[in-house]
Formats: sequence, structure tokens, C-alpha cells
Amino acid sequence: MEVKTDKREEIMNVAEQLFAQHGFDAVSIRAISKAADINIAMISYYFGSKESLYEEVISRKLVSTDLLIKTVNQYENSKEALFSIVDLFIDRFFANREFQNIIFREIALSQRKEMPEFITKKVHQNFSIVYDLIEKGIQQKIFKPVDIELTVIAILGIIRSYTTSGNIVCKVMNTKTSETFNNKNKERLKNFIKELLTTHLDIK
Amino acid sequence: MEVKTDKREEIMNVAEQLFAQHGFDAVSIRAISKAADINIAMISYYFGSKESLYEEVISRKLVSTDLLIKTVNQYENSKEALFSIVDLFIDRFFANREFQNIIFREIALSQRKEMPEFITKKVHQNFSIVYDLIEKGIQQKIFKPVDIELTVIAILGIIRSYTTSGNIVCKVMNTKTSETFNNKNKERLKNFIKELLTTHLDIK
DNA sequence: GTCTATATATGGATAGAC
DNA sequence: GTCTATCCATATATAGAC
Repeated sequence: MEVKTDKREEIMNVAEQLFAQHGFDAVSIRAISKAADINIAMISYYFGSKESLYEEVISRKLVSTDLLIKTVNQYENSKEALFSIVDLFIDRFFANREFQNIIFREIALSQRKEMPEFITKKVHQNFSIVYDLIEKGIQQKIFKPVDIELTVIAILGIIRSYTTSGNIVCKVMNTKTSETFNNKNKERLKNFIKELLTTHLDIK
Repeated sequence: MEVKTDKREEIMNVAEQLFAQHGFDAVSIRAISKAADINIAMISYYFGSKESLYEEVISRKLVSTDLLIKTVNQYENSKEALFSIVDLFIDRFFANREFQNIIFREIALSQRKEMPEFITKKVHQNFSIVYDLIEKGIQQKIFKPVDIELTVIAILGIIRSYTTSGNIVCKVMNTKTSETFNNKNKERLKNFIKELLTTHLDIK
């Protein structure tokens, strides 16, 4: 017996991939309907408009990111908590790296006005969690006092850069795309950032 | 006596700003012609097509980046050379941060096939220069042996993240856009990365 | 719910007058 | 070099039959 995926969801999956690869404007609803093997009119029927479809595609993933972060707040030890956040972010970015393209394109764009505001808020929540963690560690004298803002930007920036720079990273690493994002290199990146943070924060 | 800017160049300036803000597809040649206060037909007349205009806008800046990098290769001391590169990149990214949006959007996109290849090559040259510098420093026992590839990605990634994340960085820093990119915060970012590298590479 | 046909808009590019 | 007018392709969205 086949699992009959919801049509709406399937359209969203196809749309997400196309938006990630080509950008919002370069993807027509015709292209989506063709790739999803449904009639063009169905997209308007289900979502009302291309813009609404786009917003739904983004919204559903942002929420789940937010939920996962909350689970980390339970660690007592600041170092363990910080490292688990590094793991968490890298896991999620590796699993959703196409989607991350959409997010950071929207952040950089001033095109669709309401959208970036919405995304900025969500992403900022993630930054805040890391910020609070480092601040707490400094207060506990576990971490050296550092520039917290820039440390947060650095952590997320490195991860973001690795996962969304496509061919550049592959060229630097001298790997193919599949290899660049396999488990071995995922662990490599995790260890690199943890070691970088260990010396930066002077963790014993 | 007025300096009469070349028409072609003025169109390119206007186009660059619009492409950076809204992306290639969202900017029509009508919008460019209106913003540049010239007739629509003139864009085809000067550049042949919208795509060619876009390519020219990108090309002219990439070349100058490349030239500047070469001047740095003259430093004897690896630490001084590396730090001067950090200064150079941050200066250039701050001065051209709108333009950087175009570059990294193209890198992430697979839309215009020939374009990313062209950009990838140029950007990779920049990465290579940093790579070679760190490698040399390690051989000279000035730097601790580190993961060179990831170190390079980290340096450029932090700078890129700071300059192209728009509102996010402003929100984290609790600053307005103008303040985020003023000289004080430019120096702050330079110092942060240099300190980070100092502990990471264990520079005495 | 699903399809065809179509209304309507917008964009890139060019022909041809001046 | 500069402009108007226009061609042609493609896009979104919807009306209406089934």
C-alpha cells in the first residue's frame, strides 16, 4: 500500500528545490507544475498565488528550526551547551543547505518587503540563543571575555559560508559536491569550529 | 565645467545598485533606463542585452579586486602579510558590500550557467592567495599546523557574513546600517579576526 | 478537484524615423 | 545617438466546463 503524500506538500517540496536553485523570480509556476506533474491551475487553487506558495515554503522550515533550538537550553555546562549548538546547526545546515540558500538570499534582498522582516526575526532568535550561551559562560568564568556579538556572527558565518558557497568550497577543498557534504567532512567542520572556539574562548 | 560621466558607465552604476538590491530577474531594463534617466532602447544599443550588461557590471569589479591582491604578495613576514590581507578584504568588502550581494547570490545560484564559473574562478584566486600565505607560515613554523582549507573558508566567511547579512547583523550588533559599517566597527571587525587568528594559529 | 482556454500584464528586444 | 512604436515571448491568474 502506497503512502499517498499530500498534494500540497508535494508541490511545496518541488517548489522549495526550484526556488533554492534558481531564485524566486526565475521560477515560473509553469515550471513548478511541470516538475510536480500537476496542472498549472492547481497552484493557484491550493495556494492562491506564487508569492503565497513561496511564503509557505519558507515558513514551515523556519518553525521547525526554532523548535529544535529550544531543546538545547537544558545543558548545565556552558561548554557542552555551546558545542551541542554547533553540532545542531551544522547538522541542520547540512541537511537543508539548499533551503539555506533561500534564506540568505532573502536576507540580502530588499525585494519582498514583509518576507525579510519575518525571516530576520526568526534567524535573530537563533543568534540570541548562542549569544546568551556565550554570555553565561563568560559570567561563569568558563570562557574568556570576548567580543560576543562578533563571535556569534563568526560561528554562524562560517557554517553558512561552508554550506551555501557551492562550487567555491568544493574548489578550495578539492572535493566534489557529494564529498563536500558527506559525514566525514561534516565532522571535520564540527571539530574545526570547536577547536577554534576552544582557543578563542580559552576553554580549559 | 561639469565632468561628463560616460553614459555607459553611468548606466552600469545604476544597474549595479538595482541588481544588488533586487536581483537580476527582478530588475527590468525599463527600471534601469528610468533610474538612469535614459531611453530604454539605449541599453540594447550600448550593451546588446540585459544579460550582457549584467556581465559587464560584474566583470569590471572582479578584475580590480584581483589586481589589489597581488600587491600584498610582497610581505616577507607571514603574519604581517596575513593581517594586511585581512585589512584589505575588509576594506574592499565594506566599500563594495552591495556588490558583494551580487557575487554571492551568483555563487549560490545555478541559474546563469556561464556566470558562476567565471566568478568562481576569480573568487577562488583570492582564496588561493590566503591559502598559500597560511601554508607558508606553517612551513616557517610561525603558525601552528591547522586545517588550512577551513581556516581560509572561515576568514572569508566571517567577513562575507558580516557585510552581506544586512538587517541580521544590525539586529545582533544593535546598530543602524550606517553605524554597522562605519570606521569604528570596521576596525572592530579587523581586530576581532586578527585576534581570532592569533590564538588559532598560535602566533607569538 | 482537475482541466482547458483565455484575459491581462509585463518584459526583452528591435525596426525605423529623426 | 536618440527616440517612438511595436513585435513577440512569457508570466500570473482566473473563468468556466467537466
